Amino acid sequence: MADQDSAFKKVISHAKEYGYVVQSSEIYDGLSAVYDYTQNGAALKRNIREYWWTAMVQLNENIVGLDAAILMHPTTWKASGHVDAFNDPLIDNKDSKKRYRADVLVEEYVAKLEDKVNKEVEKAADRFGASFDQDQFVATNPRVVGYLEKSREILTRLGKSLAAEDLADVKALIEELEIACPLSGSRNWTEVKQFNLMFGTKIGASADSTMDLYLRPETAQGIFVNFLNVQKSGRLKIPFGIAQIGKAFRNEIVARQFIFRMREFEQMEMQFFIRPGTQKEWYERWKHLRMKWHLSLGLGEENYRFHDHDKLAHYADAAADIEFKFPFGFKELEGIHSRTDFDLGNHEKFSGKKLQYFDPELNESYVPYVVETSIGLDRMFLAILSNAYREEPLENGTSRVVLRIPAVLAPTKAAVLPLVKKDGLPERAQEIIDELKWEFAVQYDEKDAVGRRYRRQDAAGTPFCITVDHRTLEDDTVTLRHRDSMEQERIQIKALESTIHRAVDMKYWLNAAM
RNA sequence: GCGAAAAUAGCUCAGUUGGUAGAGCGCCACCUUGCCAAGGUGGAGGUCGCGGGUUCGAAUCCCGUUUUUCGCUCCA
Repeated sequence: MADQDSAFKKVISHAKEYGYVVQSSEIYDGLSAVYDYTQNGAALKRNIREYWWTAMVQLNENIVGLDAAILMHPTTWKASGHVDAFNDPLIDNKDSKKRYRADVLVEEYVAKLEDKVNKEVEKAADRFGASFDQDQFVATNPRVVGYLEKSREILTRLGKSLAAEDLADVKALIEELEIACPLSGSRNWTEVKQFNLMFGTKIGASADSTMDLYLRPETAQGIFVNFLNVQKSGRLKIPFGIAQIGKAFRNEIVARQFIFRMREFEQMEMQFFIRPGTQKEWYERWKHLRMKWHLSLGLGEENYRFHDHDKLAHYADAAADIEFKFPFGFKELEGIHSRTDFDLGNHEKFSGKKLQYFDPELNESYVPYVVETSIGLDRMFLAILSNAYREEPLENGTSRVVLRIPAVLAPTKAAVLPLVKKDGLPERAQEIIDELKWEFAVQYDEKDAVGRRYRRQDAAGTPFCITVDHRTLEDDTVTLRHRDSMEQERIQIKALESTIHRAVDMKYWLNAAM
């Protein structure tokens, strides 16, 4: 475990030192669980995005793209269930360190009062036998009347406090009722806090015309509300998919583990619309296809596994995660969910608009079912980065740090290095760069001994180094040095483009996923 | 959010009972070497996370705060 921690820490500091990821607003002490991608990170992220988009949209005739706004009409989040499910008044017990929903604690207390009523009723029923009139007993017995009245009072007050968001009164109520932690019996409570996992904001410039909005907590709803716009304008026939890449925001209570769980993050989602009843088969198919996509990058089959959900979210009838072996263990990387007609159905209800598809084969209209694939771009980034980081012992007794990022995703594809910075070698190197830069992200470096420059490129994850020496000036050949094997070969300058292309072209990588 | 630990140069870390802030690597310039890092010379870079307090004097002791890590918790 300690090894895991230190390995993870090395990845994090390497990410900072080599221009991949830094904490947001670092000069102001940082902002918790928000990170910025610096030059190499921005490039890697962009390459991952493209790898996904190509696999989804470009290579599938029946999947199209979408770019919906982050801000959406607030009713969207009522329909999606987020307003209810993401909004809880929580309270912590300081002694047992357990967290409870404050309203549930009070409701449980009321339930106990009702138990007492039932017990009184049972006792009385035993005592009076056949002549017992339960309604009359409940209405007249002083003890029972007292319990019931108290229950009503408590629930009324709780309801009012919650509606007015008067959390101090909820706390006061818990204290007055002397509610104790069910585990420890302690009554040492923190303040009640409203945990709204959605970020709120406002639209409208003047105070009296504002409208409360949320930053979207998932990108999927932008797809659902546009379902008919896209289907009709694209003349799409079921089954078809809509794919989207975009930012989402969650005000996580605990956001940890570097970029694994962030407050602002990026999702790559595809919602696949299907005929009701076929969800099982499509769900299995997409599980299979998504796993193939992951495996195409060659991070190692042993680092992936499926995790099927037993406890399902409010919208799903089947759900599985693709988990990846991060430095801190197997964790969710991507979710595949059979969402049924929950989302479209609810949007129909809340908007009053029909969100149905006329199926010419069946000659009938229906609300399509949906199978979703949803992957966290930042998690994918972390999977690649942490998997790529290696400290390798070498034959000569030294060691090197290398980022074995799949070449197709590497931020820089090749570095061009003049063996010495004189005799016209830098100029020749620059000519090669001017040629290659139209095709690939390339870099120039002339500082320090060439061996050291190789190591520097290894640590940054660059798959190729091209070295220009005196012989280059005579016969137009260069040394091509490979990051992973450290092997070198002498090749013609005019062969560079095709050789590198063969190694970094998505076609060769993605073919394995199709 | 609770509990514990931590924060000193770009990175990894020293820093004695409280007495002028250090190393290695990295970075920059020049020289040298030239196909797998760590030659020479010179240089830049830190009000020791931030704010208070105690003290003649605080990186060091105390309080608060921010951020990070771990555990609990939560997770669509």
